[in-house]
Amino acid sequence: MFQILIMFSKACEYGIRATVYIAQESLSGNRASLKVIAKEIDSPEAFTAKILQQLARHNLILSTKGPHGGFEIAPENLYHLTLDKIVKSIDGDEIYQGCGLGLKACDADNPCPLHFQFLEVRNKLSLMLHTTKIYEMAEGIVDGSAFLRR
Amino acid sequence: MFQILIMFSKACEYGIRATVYIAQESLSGNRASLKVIAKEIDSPEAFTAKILQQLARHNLILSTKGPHGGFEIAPENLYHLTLDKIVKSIDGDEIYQGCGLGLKACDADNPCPLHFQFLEVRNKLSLMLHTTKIYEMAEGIVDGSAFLRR
DNA sequence: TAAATAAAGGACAAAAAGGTCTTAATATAT
DNA sequence: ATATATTAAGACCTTTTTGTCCTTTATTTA
Ligand code: FES
Ligand code: FES
Repeated sequence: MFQILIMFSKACEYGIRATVYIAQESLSGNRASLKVIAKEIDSPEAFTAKILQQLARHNLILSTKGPHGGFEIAPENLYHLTLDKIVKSIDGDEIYQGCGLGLKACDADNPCPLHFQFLEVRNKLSLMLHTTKIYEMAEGIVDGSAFLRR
Repeated sequence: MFQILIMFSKACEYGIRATVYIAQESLSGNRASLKVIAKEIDSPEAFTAKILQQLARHNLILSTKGPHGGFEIAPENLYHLTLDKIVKSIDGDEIYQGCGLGLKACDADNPCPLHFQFLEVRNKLSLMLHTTKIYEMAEGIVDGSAFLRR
C-alpha cells in the first residue's frame, strides 16, 4: 500500500548513482573500487556489488579484479552512455510497454481510460532517460553543482 | 531487480479501476457491490476490499452495509473527484517529494544530478493526476471507448 | 610462487508488497 | 426477532525486493 509513485527501484537508484560516480572517476582516468563507490554514494556494499555485476555483464561498465582493480567506463562508452541503458539493464526490457492501470495489454485499440494521458507522461519520461547522458550527470558532480549523497 | 519503472502500485491500480467502475455505476444511480466490482475490473476480491475500505475512510467513496449495500460516489463528489485524490489516499502523501535517485532530501539547493530533469517529468505526472477526472474516465467506459479489463 | 587485493557467485535473511481467510458489525426484508 | 446480504477488521500467508555473508576466482605485486 505504501509505495512511491514514480520511478526507480532501489536497485536502479543505486545503479544510476554508482554509474555516475564511476563516470566521474573515469573522466579523470581512475578506476573506482566497490568499497569506495558504496561509501561515496552511501549504498549497501554487497547489494551494490550485485548491481554492478549486472551492469558489467551488459557491458555498460568494465570490471577488473585484483589490486588496483575496480570499475570504470570504457572511453568509447563514456560520452555516449545514457540513463535508459542503465535502467534497462537493471529493471528489464518491458519498461515502456505495460498498461499504467495494470491491464494485460496496452494498446490504443483497447485502451484503459488513462491510456492517452499515461502515454504522454511515459513518453516524457522515456525522452528524459534517452537524452540524459551519464557523463553530463557526472560533470555536475565534478563542478559541485550536484550531489550523489545526503 | 525487476520492477516496472513508472507508476502505480497494484493497490493503486485496483483502486483507480474500482473507483472508475463505481463512478460509472453512480452516474446511473446504482451502487456497486464488492463482488461485482472485483469481477468487473478483474481484481482479487479480498485485496480490493482493503483498498475500498481505505478510500471510504478518506471519504472519497461511500460504503453501505447490508442487502443492496455496496459502494457509490456521493453526487457532490462525482464530478470533482480527480485521480490524485485516489493515489494520495492509497500511496500516501509524500508522493511528490522524494528524490528520484533516493537521496534523503530533494531540493534545488542540493540537487542530485537528475533533479531538474526529474522534476519536469514529475510535474507532468502531477498535472495529469490533478486534472484527470474520475467521471471522465468513467464516461469512456460507458461510451465503449475505454476498458477496465482485458 | 606466495601473499594480498578485489570482483564474482551463490546461499541465505529481512522487509515490503501483494493477497487470503475468518470473524464481527450493520443494514434490510420478511 | 430472525435470516440474509453486505462491508469492516484483523490475523495470517506468499511473493518480490532488498540486503547480507561466505566462498571462489582472477589479478597484481613482492
Ligand atoms: S491501456 Fe492502460 S495505459 Fe495503455
Ligand atoms: S534531489 Fe534528486 S530529484 Fe531532487
